[in-house]
Amino acid sequence: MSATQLSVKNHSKSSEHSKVIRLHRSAPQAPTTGDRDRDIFAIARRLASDCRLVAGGAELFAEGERSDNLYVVLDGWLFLHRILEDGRRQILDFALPGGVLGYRAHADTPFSFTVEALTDAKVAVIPLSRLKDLLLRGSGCAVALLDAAHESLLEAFDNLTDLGRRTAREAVAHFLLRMDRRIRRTGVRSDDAVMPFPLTQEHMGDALGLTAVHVCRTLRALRADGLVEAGRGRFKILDREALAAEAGIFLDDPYDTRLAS
Amino acid sequence: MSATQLSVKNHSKSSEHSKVIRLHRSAPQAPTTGDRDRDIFAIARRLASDCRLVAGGAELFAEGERSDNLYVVLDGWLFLHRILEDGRRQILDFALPGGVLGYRAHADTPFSFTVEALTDAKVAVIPLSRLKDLLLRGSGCAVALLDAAHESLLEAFDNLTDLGRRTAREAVAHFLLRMDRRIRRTGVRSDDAVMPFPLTQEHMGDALGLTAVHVCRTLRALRADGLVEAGRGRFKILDREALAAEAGIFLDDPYDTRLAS
DNA sequence: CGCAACCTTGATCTTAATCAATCGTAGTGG
DNA sequence: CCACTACGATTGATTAAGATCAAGGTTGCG
Repeated sequence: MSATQLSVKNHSKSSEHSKVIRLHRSAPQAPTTGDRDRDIFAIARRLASDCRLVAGGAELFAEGERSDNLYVVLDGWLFLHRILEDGRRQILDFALPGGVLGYRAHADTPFSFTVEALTDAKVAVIPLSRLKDLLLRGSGCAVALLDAAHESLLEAFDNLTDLGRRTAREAVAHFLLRMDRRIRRTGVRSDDAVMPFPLTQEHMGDALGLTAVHVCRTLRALRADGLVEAGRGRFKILDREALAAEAGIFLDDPYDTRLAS
Repeated sequence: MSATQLSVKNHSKSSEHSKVIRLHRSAPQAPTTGDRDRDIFAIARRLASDCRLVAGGAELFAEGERSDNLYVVLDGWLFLHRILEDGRRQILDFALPGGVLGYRAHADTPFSFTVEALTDAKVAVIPLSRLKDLLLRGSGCAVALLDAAHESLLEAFDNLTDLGRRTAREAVAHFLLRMDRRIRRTGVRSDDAVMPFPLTQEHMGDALGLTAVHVCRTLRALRADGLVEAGRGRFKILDREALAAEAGIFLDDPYDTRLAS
């Protein structure tokens, strides 16, 4: 009996349809410029066998599954998570366009986490075998993937610090700063307006090791203090300096410059 | 003023001496067999400019520092951590022989965490520039590094789950299983005897987001239930099955086979 | 022998979880 | 167009897991 079947909360609400379409040459557009080989979108375009559309709420792949593929997010938001037997869920990371998902040393190693789409999403499907060929032959591709992997690792380290050693208020503040930065980095700009933010408070809670109820109270407090605007799938940081101070970091600290911009 | 200077607890107790010695050809021995290119020790041997000895308690590098190097652990234990302004410490991961530390996309990006040696340790020093050359030319090296990066990521994900969604008892049980597996994997075997385990309860607490006091109580309980023997730099799992059950995983679950071995 | 780390244990306090409604809003179908 | 439904956000009351504070107790080493 699988862990998922035993789960108490059912986190996969919506219909599980996800389409696979053959790629016509040039299907995924390159959202940003790049040094050809070093650009993850260029690599995806070159190596992809398919392009897959995943409806919001549907799974790209699930813990325990095996597959010969790895994926590059072209569009949309997804999240990585694990669900314990009794239904507790830990969100491990969020994936935005440019994110690389599902790398494994061997194709027969099962995935150790589930990836679910937060919004309708589009991902390039890359056969591991094809990738390994390219890596052995050598190209900037190795560097791009290594960079992506380490970016994920740093994100995980930030998350670890939030979970282990920050209070709910500090963690939520830090989380919002991180998400804000990632959104702006992907170039999904919406200027100085509030930005699309498809997470529910339950998603935030499951990412930060809190309950949705407590996230709600924490956000209310941050809102009351005039630090953020939040609600209904959008949020806006009103006072970045002050929010960073709440998170316990200093934006101008030469030692922690990562969230500065 | 750096974060480290403001820290309340000083975690770097011992003398900070760390020696750099020129490598004579063949200095680091290869602890395990490998497919030349794919073996991280072989790569370290080939690319290392130096071999550095770090005394237990000394730092290999610190958050905020810049360096052109990345490191491969040849011998000993180290740990990655961050310290918040008020002294709270989060341990991000432990590094055993074969571990890769300090990769960054650009040599001018400062380290975002500190690495301190837990025991006297020996690390190969690899210039990032030399590595990038090799990656562009292509070799199994890329695959080995990518695999190492993803292993770290999975370790971080496990840690994340412990911190966010497991109780102290579950987290400690899971942590011990993971460390046990990693120790056995590195081949630092000591047969069926108790194995060397240089972590203090404070290290465990800082890795799991708990206080040392609570780790102590939790270990006492696990000991009382006959699941582990622990103390004084050693520990032994007495009942792997039962400990896994405490951790909320099933060793024979096809979906979670990672700790079975 | 005598620190200095670590580990233990007890008492008390806090943060966040849990339990339990209520409300608002966006769909949905009649 | 409007009741109906469902999911998400809110708010309050209570509980519990783990933190904090405060002593001792061990072990090992100079």
